[in-house]
Amino acid sequence: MITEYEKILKVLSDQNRIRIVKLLEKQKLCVCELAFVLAIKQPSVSRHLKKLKGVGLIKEEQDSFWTNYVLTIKGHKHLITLIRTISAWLNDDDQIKEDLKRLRQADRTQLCCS
Amino acid sequence: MITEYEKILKVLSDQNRIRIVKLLEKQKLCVCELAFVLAIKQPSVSRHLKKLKGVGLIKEEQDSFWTNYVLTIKGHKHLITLIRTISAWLNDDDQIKEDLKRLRQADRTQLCCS
DNA sequence: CTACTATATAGCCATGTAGCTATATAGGAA
DNA sequence: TTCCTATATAGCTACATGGCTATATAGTAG
Repeated sequence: MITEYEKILKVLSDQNRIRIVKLLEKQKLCVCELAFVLAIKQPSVSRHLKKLKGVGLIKEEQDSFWTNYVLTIKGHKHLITLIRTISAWLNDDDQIKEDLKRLRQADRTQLCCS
Repeated sequence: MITEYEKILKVLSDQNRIRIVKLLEKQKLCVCELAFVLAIKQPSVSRHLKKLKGVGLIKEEQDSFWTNYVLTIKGHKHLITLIRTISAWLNDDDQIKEDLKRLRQADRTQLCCS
């Protein structure tokens, strides 16, 4: 129990991963879109997504060419409360707000093939 | 804001540190008592305490020979909610329960001077 | 099938951290 | 002052992690 707690908190204690969570809260996204918004390379995004998936926070959905990542808050009640708290905490954060703005410019048909 | 968030979560995403928090929730404790319960060396405890203090979760109180560490949940409301959630999450954890049991055997006048 | 493209993985490097031992510091007792 | 003891710090080692580039994989289109 405390081991699972530790694992989950380690996953959540990274700026880029929590930015991903906040973006996926808005809508499902593919790897390239996330890489564009976060301004990091695609393999780095893939690794972050793998960790988020490892603790059951997201899942993937194939959409022809793209793999969409989707939030799945399906853990026990403490985990759900935790995520809600964190989400509310960061709602007013400048970086997060900028990410959401930048997300509107993201067009997967343009971004990918890098 | 997201930077502070990251810093706090990194501090909280360590088993031994969260065990310390749960112990201090019960009562104020000195370094030796914590070292005894956690079964790690005193300098390691000191460093954990420094990190917890660095994010404002605990403070120290001099008590003649000993330095007591005390919980000070004095952050903003999201942080307080976070700590409460984590605390509730781990209430039923075996390790935590064992720590509290072991705490009852801790006598600072016997433990220190190691 | 082949060609193409989105994503995953491998491997490298730099950095951070948790444990430890040894030692320094600080504050109480005499 | 000197002695003593609780705690802090320095410095070490081993390990984890996050970024990157290069390459492998998988799934779609033709």
